[in-house]
Order: sequence, then structure tokens, then C-alpha cells
Amino acid sequence: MENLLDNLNPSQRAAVEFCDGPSLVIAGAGSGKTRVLTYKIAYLLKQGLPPHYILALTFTNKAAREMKVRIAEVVGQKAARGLWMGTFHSIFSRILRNEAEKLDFTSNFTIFDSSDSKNLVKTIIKEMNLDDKVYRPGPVHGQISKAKNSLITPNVYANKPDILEHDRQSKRPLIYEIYKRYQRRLKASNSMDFDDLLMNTNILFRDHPDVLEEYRNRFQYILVDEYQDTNFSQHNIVKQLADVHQRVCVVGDDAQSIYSFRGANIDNILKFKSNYPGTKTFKLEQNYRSTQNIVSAANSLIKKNSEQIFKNVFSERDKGEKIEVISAFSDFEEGIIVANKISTMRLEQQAMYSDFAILYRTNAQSRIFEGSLRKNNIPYRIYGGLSFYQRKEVKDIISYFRMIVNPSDEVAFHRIINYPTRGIGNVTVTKITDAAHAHNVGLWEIISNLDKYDLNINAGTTKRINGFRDMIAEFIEQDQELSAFELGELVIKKTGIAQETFSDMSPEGMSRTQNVQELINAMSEFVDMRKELGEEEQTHLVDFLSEAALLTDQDTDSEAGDDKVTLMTVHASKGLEFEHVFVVGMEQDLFPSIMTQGEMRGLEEERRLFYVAITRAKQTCIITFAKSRFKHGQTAPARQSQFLNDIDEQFLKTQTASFGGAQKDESAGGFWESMRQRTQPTQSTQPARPTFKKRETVAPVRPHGTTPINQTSGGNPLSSEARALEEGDMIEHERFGRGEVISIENSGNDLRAFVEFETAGRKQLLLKFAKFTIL
DNA sequence: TAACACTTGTTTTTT
DNA sequence: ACAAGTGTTA
Repeated sequence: MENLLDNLNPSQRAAVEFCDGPSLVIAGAGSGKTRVLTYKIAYLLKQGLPPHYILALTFTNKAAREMKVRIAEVVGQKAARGLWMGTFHSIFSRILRNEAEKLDFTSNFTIFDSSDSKNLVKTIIKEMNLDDKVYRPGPVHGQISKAKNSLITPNVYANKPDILEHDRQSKRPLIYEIYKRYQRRLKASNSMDFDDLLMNTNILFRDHPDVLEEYRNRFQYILVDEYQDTNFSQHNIVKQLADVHQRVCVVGDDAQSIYSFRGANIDNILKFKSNYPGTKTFKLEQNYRSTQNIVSAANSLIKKNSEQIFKNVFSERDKGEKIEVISAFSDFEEGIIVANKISTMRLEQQAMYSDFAILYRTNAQSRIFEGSLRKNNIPYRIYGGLSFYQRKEVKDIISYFRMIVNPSDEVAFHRIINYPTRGIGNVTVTKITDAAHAHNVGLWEIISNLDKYDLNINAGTTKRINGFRDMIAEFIEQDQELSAFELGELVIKKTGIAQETFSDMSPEGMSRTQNVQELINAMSEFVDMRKELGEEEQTHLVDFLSEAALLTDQDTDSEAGDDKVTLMTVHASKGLEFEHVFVVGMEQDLFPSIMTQGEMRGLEEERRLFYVAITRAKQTCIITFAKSRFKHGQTAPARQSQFLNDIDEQFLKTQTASFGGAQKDESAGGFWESMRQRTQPTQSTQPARPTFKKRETVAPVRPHGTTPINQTSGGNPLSSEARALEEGDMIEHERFGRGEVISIENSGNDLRAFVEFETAGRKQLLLKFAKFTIL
């Protein structure tokens, strides 16, 4: 025990040891926040608190996983088992599934992601005959989301004069009605959106005191990470759970609050003390991550914000280099400069590629760096962008799963009723939808009993609808016996998705095939994993779905030993650190984003975002901006960000537009050539280098679940030829490791091999895509 | 109903 | 520039 605490500095130690009441830990960037949380939980366990009495809420699943591992390292695997640790969304969706009946849902409810939500809002707007130029689904859903995160239910919403007035002024007075219908439809679909997972938890606790009582007793100690990014709904859940015993510890940094657009309320952390009387505050001010220069520069920046908790972050590491600010002529040159810089720094400092990160404000900026890195043969990995589960082909299949698990799911229904095309068009779908409304039942009910409702649908179409219904009904039956993986394979086969996708030989089609294959593999792995964890029950589709719905790119681990430059948005970089960081696109209207101009709070949040970016760097931080940027199809002039003036000059060294950034002749030529090409969009021929094509055609595989998004350069995207692979061969697969080929089969045009892997078990590989070598 | 040509908005960040 | 949405035609 003693040596456990010896690993902490005095303020960290004090924060860990205080367990008798509410505590607020203000943790500056790089000050060992995760360390405190980890040790605090370990400390509680060592004090004898059973693990299942501890609730620890994190921002990402990844953070939860990592912390679990670290705790297990300190107290042992066994002692750590049973901890309630996860994101708000995953923990409370688990609880909601247990208590679903109390809220008139069933435990197999679907979780809508934001695109599902937007789709539903859009459908409703159409049904109400509103102009979708005025009532744009995105912003409308945003408004609804904001209401939910503030625990404003549709009824309350409809009776709040100030909100109604606000909507009237923004020319959208009927949002309250859309909200009402949206919520009704979610319920009818037995579905919850992200915000519902939190709001319904609040409703559950409000309407069922006995349930609240039970969880209050269960969670004897509550810890919340990244508290600055919680919203009111989350705050209220914690408040209720902690109300009696008051054993709650929240950790965060107000200077790193960057999610207000998602409803996060910085007041939660600023006012924690008044919400929890008797709060003890701890400040972690020593930064162990970055050089003094980086810390000082970041401090000078954040000082420009008005609202904040005072703290004095300092570093005792080397002074370090000044932050280099480089201006480029164009976004394209910016890409070249960064790529060249990485190459030289890697050699000069003997750094690994994985020591570098390129951080940008918007995902769209990644493109240019993909190009320049690729040209320099620098391996990289992009996080973010379209996540695997958002891809069309994956979502389509998932929609089938959702229908099987929960036939009331309206959004899934719409997605798959005519996919793959089976001759049920818009006209028919409208008839079905209207009938459902008229009789106040679900879509599934209508197509289950077509003859009962007089729909005026011709015989041919009726037959096709019945065919669809029977197919789903059969899946539902098979879902009783089959595992998620087995049923998943069956679905893509029986629906014709497999055939359609696999026979498409265009590059896009091949990438789709790969993604479909990856999804099936992910299911297989998921089933296997649950078995290994000692789960006795068969792993069904519903289990897979409830996990998949809450997975995000931030949750994916980077594979060990893979040496690649990281590209991500600043948001995604929160909580991470790198030796050398490039903060790119530091231009007015881009960073700070044009969307946030005007409001003070918005601008301050952007400044915090910049603060987050800088403080990711341990050793070197380089800031770049371009004087012209290609945007919306044309090159537009750009100027440096106002934020650069917020950093005290003494910590900066500015380097003006060095064309020398592009040292190689080839790159310099490439720069001009590209400019020409861009300013006159007519296709100029480009014989020397292949143009950078669409993402999909380059390296489309987004490995599933536990494997990260992976758009890799320098590799062989569409990989190994199916050479004469024979039964009995030993192969080395990129992800599954060594394995023996059991059999080779030819289904359709695709050669498949069944392989028994030493560690990963039995897998089916599509030879035309699988990445492996024959040993 | 499906395939194709044409028009429009889009780019802030994401559990 | 691009994707998604709309309208037209077979």
C-alpha cells in the first residue's frame, strides 16, 4: 500500500487519499490525471471496497479499457473484476436494458446514432409538409438534442415561453411539434437515441424511486473523468446517485472543455463546489508531459480566456525548443513542408514515425496530408472521418440486424425495405407508412398483415412485400438458435447482399466487399471473445448490436509495434500525447472555425481547443498555416489565425514562407503542377505521378471494433494475390497471425480459404483480399 | 420502378 | 469538388 502511494506527488497523493466526501480534482494538461484516477480506484479496492460498488465514468470506451488494465496491474486481475467502468452511454444503456420494462421499452431496444436520428427528423419534417430548407434536419435535431441534454421533455418544451420565442425568432416555430413526434416515433420504434440513454436514465430515477435507491446503494463510490465535458443530464444522473453518500470524485480541466456543441456545460465543473457543499478541491499543476516552453506558451494562450479556474501549470522538464510557426503559400505546400519535416526530424532525432502527430481542426484537412505523406513514403494512420459502422454497406447490413432484433425499428425498415432492390419503391413505402399512421401501428405490423389493411397495392408488389416479411420472420426464428456470427453470414447470403457486393469488381465495390467481410469477421471475433471471457450463453445478434452501437473510432487501439504517423482532429487527440506535434491549418475562419465567430463563449472554446492541441506535445510543437487554401472547389486566400497573437512571442519562432520547405525538385514541381491543376479544373494530364484518388480506392479497409481505422500508406492496399495456396499451407496473416489452411473453397467467383489460426481460431478468408504471406 | 442527368448544399468538432 | 437529392425518361 505504502509503495503504491509512493508513486504519486504530494497533490496527486492527497487527491487519492481523500475519500470521505465530494472532491474536485482540477488536473492541468499532462499532470497525471489518469494516474490519479487509476490509483484512487486501486486505493479504494485495497481499502476493501468491493469492485462492484465502484462506478467510474469515462469519456471513451478506450479510456475505460485502458484504466481497467492499469488497475489490474496494480491490484491484480481478480480484485479488479466487477468494476462498473465505462462511458456514461454504455453504463446507462446497460442499466436501461435491465429496467426497460419500467419505461415501457423492451430490453432489446435499438440505439439510434446521429444519422439515424437525423433521418427520422427528416421523415417527420416531410410528413408535416414543412419546408426542409427552413427546417433543416441537422440543426433541428441539434435543437432537440440540446433540449434533451438539459432534461427538457417535449411537454416542457412546448410550454416554455422563452424557448418557443427563440424558435419563432429563428423562423422555426414548430420545432416543439417535431420534437413531440420524434419522441413518439422513437418510442414506437422501441428505440433510443444517444441523448435518450441519459434522459431516460433520469426519467427512470425520477419515476421509480425504488430503482434509484437500488443503484444508489450499489454505487458507493462514484468517479467521473473529463468532468468538464459533461452535460446537465449527466450531471444530474451523478448528482442523484451521489446524493445520499456524497462519495463522488470528479476529475477534469476547465481549460480543456471542448464539447459544448454537444451539450457539454462548463458550468458543471465551474460550479461543482456549490452543487456539492463541502467539496474538497485538489489541483494538479505539475505538467510531466511537455517542455517548459510548450507549457509556458500554452499558459500564455489560455490566459486570454475569461472564465476559468485559476491554476498555475508548470513543468520541470527541459526548457525545450520554441514553438515553430511556419507559413506556407498554400495548403498543398503546407502538406509538403510537414511531410519533409517529419522525414528530416525522424533522421536527425532518431524518432519513430509513431512519435509524430498531425492535428487539424476539421476532418476534411486530412486529405492533403494523406497525399504528401504518401508521396514521401511515410506510413500514417488516420483516426476519425467516417467510422466503420457508418459506412453505407455496413449500415445496411446492421439495419437487417436491427430489424431482426427489433422489428419495430422504423429507420432500419426504411433502409432495407428496398435494399437490395426488390421492386418495392417509394410509392409502396408511402402507402405502408400512411396505413401505419392511420391505424396507429408500426410498419412491421402492416406488412405482417397486409391483407388486413386495405392498401391498394397490386398483386406483384404484395408478393414481394410478403417475401421480404417472410425472410425477416425466418431470420427472427433463426436468431433463437444461431450465434450472431452465424446469423450474420446467413443474412448477407440470403438477402443477396453478399452476391451483389462480391461480384462488383470496381475499386469501390472491392472496398465494400472488404468492409462486409470485416463486419462478419468482427462478429466472429466478438462471439469468440465472449466465449473466452467465460460467457456461457450463446452470443446473439442483440449482444453484438448493443456493443456496436456505442463503439467509436476513439475506442480503437493502435496495434502494437506499428510505426505510423497519427492524423486526427484536435478533438480526437484529447487525452493523448506525442513527442512531436504539428498543429496545422492555423488560419482565421478555419481555426477558430467560422461557425463560432461572434459569440464570446464559442471563441473561448476554440481557444481551449487550440490549448488542447499544443499541450499534446511532449518535445516539439510546430504550428503551420497556409496563405491560400483550396476550399469548395476553388483556391481562396487565407490569413493566419488570431490565436497566434495570443501566444506570448518569446515562446515562438516564426519562419516565413520558405519555399525551401519543399526541398526536392520533384516536390517543388509537384507544387506548381498541382496549383495549375487546381486553378483550372479541367483535367490536365499528369503522367509522372499517379494522382491521389478517392479514399475508397486507396486503402479502404476500416477494421472493425477493436482494430483501428486504418488508412495506411506505403502498404499494399489490395494485397496479396491468391497464388497457389494449398490445403495444409502455413500462412502468416496480417491480423490473425500464423495459421494452417484447412480447406479451400470456391463459392461464386471467390476463392475462400478456411484457416485455423494459432491464436485467433478458425477464420474464413476471401483470398482476393486477405493480407497474408505463405510461410 | 430504376437508371440517369442535373441541381443543390456542404465543412466543426462526436458520445 | 463532391455527395446527396431532385426530376426526367424508359
